[in-house]
Amino acid sequence: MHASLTRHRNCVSRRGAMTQPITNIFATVLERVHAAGHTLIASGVLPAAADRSRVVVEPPRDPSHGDMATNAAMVLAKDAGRKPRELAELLAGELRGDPLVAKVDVAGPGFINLTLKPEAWASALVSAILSGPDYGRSHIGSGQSVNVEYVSANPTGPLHVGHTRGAVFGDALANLLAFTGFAVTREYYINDAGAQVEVLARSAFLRYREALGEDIGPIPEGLYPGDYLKPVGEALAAEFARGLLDMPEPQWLPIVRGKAVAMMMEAIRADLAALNIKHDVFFSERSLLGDGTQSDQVGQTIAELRREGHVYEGRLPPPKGAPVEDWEDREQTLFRATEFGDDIDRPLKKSDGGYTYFASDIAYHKSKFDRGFRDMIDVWGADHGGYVKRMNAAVKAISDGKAALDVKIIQLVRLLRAGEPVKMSKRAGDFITLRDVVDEVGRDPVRFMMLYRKNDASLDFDLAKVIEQSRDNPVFYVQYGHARGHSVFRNAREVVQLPDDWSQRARRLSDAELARLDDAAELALMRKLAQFPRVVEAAALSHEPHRIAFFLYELASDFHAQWTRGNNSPHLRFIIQDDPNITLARLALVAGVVNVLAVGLSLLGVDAPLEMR
RNA sequence: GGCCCCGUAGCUCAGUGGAUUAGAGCAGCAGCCUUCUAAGCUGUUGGUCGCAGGUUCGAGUCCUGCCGGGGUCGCCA
Repeated sequence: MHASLTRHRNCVSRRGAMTQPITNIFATVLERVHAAGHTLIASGVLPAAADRSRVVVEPPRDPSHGDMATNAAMVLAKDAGRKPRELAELLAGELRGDPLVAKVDVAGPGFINLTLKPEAWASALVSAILSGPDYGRSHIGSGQSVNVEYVSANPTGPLHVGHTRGAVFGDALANLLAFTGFAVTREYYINDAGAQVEVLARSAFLRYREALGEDIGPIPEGLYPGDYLKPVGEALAAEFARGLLDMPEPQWLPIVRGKAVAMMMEAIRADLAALNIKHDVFFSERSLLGDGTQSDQVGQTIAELRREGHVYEGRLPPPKGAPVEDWEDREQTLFRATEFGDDIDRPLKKSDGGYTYFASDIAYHKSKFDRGFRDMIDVWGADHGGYVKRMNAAVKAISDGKAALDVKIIQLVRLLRAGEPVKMSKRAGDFITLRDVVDEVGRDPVRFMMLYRKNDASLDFDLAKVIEQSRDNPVFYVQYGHARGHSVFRNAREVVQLPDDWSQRARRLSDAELARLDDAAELALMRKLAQFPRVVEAAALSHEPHRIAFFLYELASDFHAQWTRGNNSPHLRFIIQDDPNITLARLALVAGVVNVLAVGLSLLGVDAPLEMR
């Protein structure tokens, strides 16, 4: 729906904001608070060196405290050498003259509670309409590069339902960061080295023999039994005929492995595409190991760390508690992770001489660093939680403390159907795939519900509930809010003529008499819309996309409630037959709601339907 | 046993990075409503924020210890 919208420039950097719509009213008021602080600096009340970084403006929990509250006086009291309430009165005096502000109160330990003039909220609403798809966009990322690595599932089979949550989370987080001014790279680390892909190759080789007509019988223990490897066998048979059969394993294995990994990655990309997920970079672990012409980056990284004293040959104490059967005390190559906050030093080489997965992963993160990323986010499954400390330690070591890594651990998804757990046989090869779930309930419920919980809390996903058309189902509830807004526009045609083009319609509505939006619930909706930009920023900076999902649910709830009030009290309806002016004003409010829902849903990667029939 | 995550209303969960009197949905209770698209609405009951200390003018939020649940624990990834 926004394809026809013209880009509306963010006006934050311009002077004279009163004539421009206010894009982020909280940021605007924070500026006013800072300005008041400057005035007090000029008059000698505050020292110029006062630390103002902790000053915040936020909506108070209790609406009776006004529209916004700032902690400025409490934070600055120490530097000023005055009591918080005394300083608050001085700041309040400055703020009382502000054209945006209707009322200033000092309360509690020194809060400054602000009530804004209706025009301020009207201005925020105009911005929410006119900015279109850019409403809430910010430059807080300052173009800084950030690498978001997610999914990174082993290329040994299709993605299963356990991968889905991390995939959606990473994608939505990347959307958010891009929207807030970061230069985002979406990356997938392919674990195409190591024992797992050798097992894959042997499994595929069996399917190759099968494709050539051989009866292979049951798949032996330890190999991948899934049918999804049959096409790999067939492709190998088509390409090489019987040519691989006479080769010794060391010769055919790399060939089969290459083919199998390539085909698995193709399948994984297709699965991700079903969720509208696209990575910018697929990074091969094998490419780090030095295949013929390439250099051994893992070895180089270890050597470099050794020169810096972070790697040594030594022994580890055996694990405490749970006994390890075949524990063998031996000298090995160790990364001094304890120097960077880990609990124990970590092995870099296996007893067979190969690198551990961790060693490759260090080199991989070194590659990210060398490619210019100072900001890295890894999205991992819950079973990798024990790995976080060592990776953080490694990133500190390879970047000399100059890079920041945030590992997001995604907790388990419990798959239910009408409240009953979906049974997944432990038998290998029998699991519910990402594709199964998307095919059954559709992309939007999957994406939305995977984000409707904090990443570090486990999540119940009910296949029956997520396609229900009821208030119990947040996906439907939010999407229907958007559809209902458009429905109001369609029904308004009898009363007011509006252009079909969204951009022209937005301009028309932004000229409405917004002062007529004086119902308490209407004002509350306007304030809610005004919060969206700060919610977006907070979600991006804290790497918590679920905040958007919750916000949209609240907004939809407020909107539906207002619609229902109109049902019961005709004078509160959005469309008033004999009063085009108030209809226009209320349609402006609807447009704000519709736009925020559309922008928010697009950040989550969920469609915003125009109607739901 | 070590480490990580979680513990907030009967249930499922938020809680804006320490702030004014802790919130929502569902369930319960009391009224009302039957549609500008199919979500009913309003009011209300219900909480020692797992427990105990500590830091702070101020803690659900930070620190320590304990209890309970889950995950994980060289040479899998």
